[in-house]
Amino acid sequence: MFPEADAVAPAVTAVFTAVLTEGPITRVALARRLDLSSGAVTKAARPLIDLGYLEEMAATERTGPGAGRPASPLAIRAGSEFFVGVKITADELIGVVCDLRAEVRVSAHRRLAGADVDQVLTQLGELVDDLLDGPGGYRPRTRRLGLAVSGDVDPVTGLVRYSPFLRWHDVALRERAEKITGLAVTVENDVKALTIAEHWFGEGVGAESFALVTVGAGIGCGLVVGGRLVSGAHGVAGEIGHIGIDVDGPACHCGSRGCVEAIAGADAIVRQARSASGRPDLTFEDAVELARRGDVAVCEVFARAGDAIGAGIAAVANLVGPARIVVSGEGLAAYDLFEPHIRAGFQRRAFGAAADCPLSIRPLPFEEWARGAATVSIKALVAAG
Amino acid sequence: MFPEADAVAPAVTAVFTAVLTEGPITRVALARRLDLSSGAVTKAARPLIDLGYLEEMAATERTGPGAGRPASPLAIRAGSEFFVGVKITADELIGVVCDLRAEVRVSAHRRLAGADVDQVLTQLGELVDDLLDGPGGYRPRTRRLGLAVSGDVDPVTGLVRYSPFLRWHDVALRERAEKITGLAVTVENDVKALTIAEHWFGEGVGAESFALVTVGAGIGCGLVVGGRLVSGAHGVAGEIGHIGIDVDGPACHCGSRGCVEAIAGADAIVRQARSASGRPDLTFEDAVELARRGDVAVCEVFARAGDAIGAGIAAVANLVGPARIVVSGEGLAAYDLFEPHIRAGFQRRAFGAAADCPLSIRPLPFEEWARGAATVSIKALVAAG
DNA sequence: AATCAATACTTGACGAAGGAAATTATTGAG
DNA sequence: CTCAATAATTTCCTTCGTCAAGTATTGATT
Repeated sequence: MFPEADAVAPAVTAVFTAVLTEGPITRVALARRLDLSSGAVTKAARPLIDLGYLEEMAATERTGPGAGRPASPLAIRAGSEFFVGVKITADELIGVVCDLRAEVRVSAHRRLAGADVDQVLTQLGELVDDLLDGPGGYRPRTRRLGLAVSGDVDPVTGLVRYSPFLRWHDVALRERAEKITGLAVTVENDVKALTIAEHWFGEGVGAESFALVTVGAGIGCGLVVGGRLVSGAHGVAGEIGHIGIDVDGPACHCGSRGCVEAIAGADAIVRQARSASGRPDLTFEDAVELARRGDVAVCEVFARAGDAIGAGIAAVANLVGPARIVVSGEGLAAYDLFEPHIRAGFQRRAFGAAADCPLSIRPLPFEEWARGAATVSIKALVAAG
Repeated sequence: MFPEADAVAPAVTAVFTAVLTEGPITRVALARRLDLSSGAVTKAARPLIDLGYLEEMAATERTGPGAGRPASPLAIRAGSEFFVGVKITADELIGVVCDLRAEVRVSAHRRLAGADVDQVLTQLGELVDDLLDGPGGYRPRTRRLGLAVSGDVDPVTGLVRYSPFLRWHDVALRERAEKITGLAVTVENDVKALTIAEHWFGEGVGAESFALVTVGAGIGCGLVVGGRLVSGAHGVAGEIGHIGIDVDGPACHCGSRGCVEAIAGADAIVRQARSASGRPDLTFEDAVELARRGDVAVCEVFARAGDAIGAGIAAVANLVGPARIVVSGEGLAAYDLFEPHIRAGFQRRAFGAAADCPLSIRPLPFEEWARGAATVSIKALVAAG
C-alpha cells in the first residue's frame, strides 16, 4: 500500500478494508466493528487519509438527548486511484476501468480471432491502452491491472496452469502482461474474482461466509468461509457443477453421471431441448424462445435444469451454511425460466435452518466479470506492502 | 490458561497448540512452522514450562558434517492436568478421563433410564465422581469437563437449543453441569467435538482443511476450513446426510427424497434389508450377518449405501476440497461391507484433483466420542484466559 | 447565557509482543 | 584445538495498540 514500507500494520489494512466494504463509517463504529480502541482507528486512518485513499465526510446530523459531537465518517476517495480489470475468454476480451469503490468508469471489449497466447497478449495491451488513454484520462492514476481467467490459476505466481477453454498450459500470464502493459498485474480464476467482488462490493458485504454460483456453459461456485476465499487443498473447490444429484442422470463429460452441469449446463440444455422439440439444429436462444412461448416440453427442460441448480445450491447450504448465496452468470440471461425452479429445488432439499439462507437470483451485467478482475487488483493494493 | 492473566499472548497459544498437535518439536522448528523468530518461541515457551504444561525432552542425536548443538524438543507434560469428557446419548452416558495429549486414562459408562434432563444430570454427576475418585486419583488435577451432545448446541453459552434424540429444548447444560460437578464445563455438538479431536490429535493433524464423516443412525460431517471449524451462518453445516443424490430415491424424514441418510442411515439399511430378505423382523446386526454370509440382495443394500456415502463425500471434496477426509462412526462396525463401495462411489464422482483427497475409512473405538468431548475441554484450556 | 450530559475524536504515555542480531551452548569433523 | 554448524538464549529496540486524559461539538436544561 505504501510504496516505502514493505509491511503495513494490521490495523491499517483492517481499517482500509472495512471502509472499502462498509461504506462511509465513523471511527467509533470502526473501532467496535474491528475490536480496536478508537485511538487505534484514528492512528490507522491518518496515513490512509494522507495518502489520499480516504477522506472525511461532512459531519452528520444527529438528534436525541445530548447529541454529542457530530461524527465525521471516513469514506473512500474513489477517484484517488483507478484499476483495470480484464476478463479473458476464448473469443473476447472484456475490459473495464474501475475506481477504488469498484464502480465501473469505462468499459471496452475486443473480439479475439483465437486464444493464442501471443495474440491475446497483444490485444490485451491494446485494450488497456484504449481504456487508459481514452476519455477520462485514467492513465496517470492507474497502476494496477487484474486479469480473470477460467481454469486453474495460481494467483501467487501469476501462472495459468491450465485453462481448458483457452487451451492454455503453464502460461506465465502475470509476467508477460506486466511487460506489455507496464502495470502491476494480478491474475485470478474468474469465478473467484467474481466472488471476491461480490463479497467486497456486492451482496456478500459483511457476510462471514458467502457463496456465489455462476450459471453458464459450466456451473461454478466461489466460496467464502470464515471471511476467506476457499481454495481447496488439492486445488479443487466450488465444483458445484459436478455434484451428482441423480444416480441415473445423463453422463457428464467429467466421467460421472447426473452432475448438475450435465443437466443444467448450457450444452446439456441445448441437447435436451433438441430432443424435446424434435429440432436437431436448435440453439440455446431458440430454446429460450420456445420456452417463453410456452412449449411444455422445453419448459420442462428448463424446470429440470433449475431444479438441478437448486439441488447443487442446497448441497452448498447444507454443507457450509453460507450467510447468503448469489446465483448469477450468462446462463441467467434467461433467468425468468430458471428462477422459480431453482428456488423450489433449493427449498425442497435445504435441511432445517439452511432453508433460511437468502438466495439472490439475477443476471449479471456483462462487464461484471471484468469488474471482478479489477476488484482483485484493488485487493492486491490493500494487501500489498 | 493462566489463572492470573485474562489475555494470553498469541504466540503462547500458538506454541502450545503446535506442541499439542505436532508432538515433540524443537523451538527452531516451531519458529519455522509458526512464522515466528526463534527468540519469540523461547519466550513463549517459558511460561508454559513454568506452569508445567510443557517440558523439554532429552537432547536428540544428530549426525552430519558439523552437527551443531543438539535440540531439546518441547513436549507436552501429559500428566500435568486431566480432562473429563462425556458423550450424552438418549440411553447412555459414556465418560473418559484424558490427559493433555488426549490419551484416555480411564473410561466408564452408565445406562440411562430416560433422557429427562434432571436424571441425566444426576447420573452425570455420579459418573464424573466415579471417574475422578476411582483408581488414578485424578480429582486434584482435573478442572475441566467437556460434554458432547447431538443436535443444535451453542458452545459459547453452553446452551443446548434443541436435541432431537434427547428431546431437549433450551437446556442450560453448562450452567447446570458446572453446579453439579464443580468443574469448568464446555458444551459442544458431538460431531464437531469429534472433528476437533481428529483435527488436533488424529489424522487431521496439520491439515489446513479437513472433514470428518460419521456413519451411524444419521450421517454427519464436521468440517474444518482455513484451520477453523465451520459452523454455518444459520446454525446448519456439515449436513452431508441430507444432500440429495438421487431425485427418484426414497423419501427422507427431512421431507426431501434421495438423501444420503435415506439410503445409508441405519434405519434405511434395515428397511431395505428387510424388504430384500423378505424378513420383516430383521435387525441391523442380522443384516450385517446375512451380508457377510454372502446374501446377494442384502449385499446390494450395503453396496448402495456405501455408494451413497461416497457420493456425499465427493460432494464435500468437490465443494470445499479438504486436505483429507476421515470416515467413521458406529455404523462402521460393519465397515468391511461399506468400504470398497464408499471408495468407488467417491472416486467416480470426485472431480479432477479432488479424487486425490486421501480417505481414511475405519470404525472408531466406542469411547472416541467421549474423547472428543474431552478434547473440547482441552481446547477450552488453550484458548482460555 | 451558562452549564451539563452525551458522543466523537485526538493525544501522549505506557506496556507488551515480537524482530534482529549478538552471544552462549554443544556437537562432529578436520 | 579450531572450525563450521545448529540450537537456544539474551539484549536491545521497534512497533502496535491500549488506556486514560483531554479536546471538540452538539442539544437540552437551567
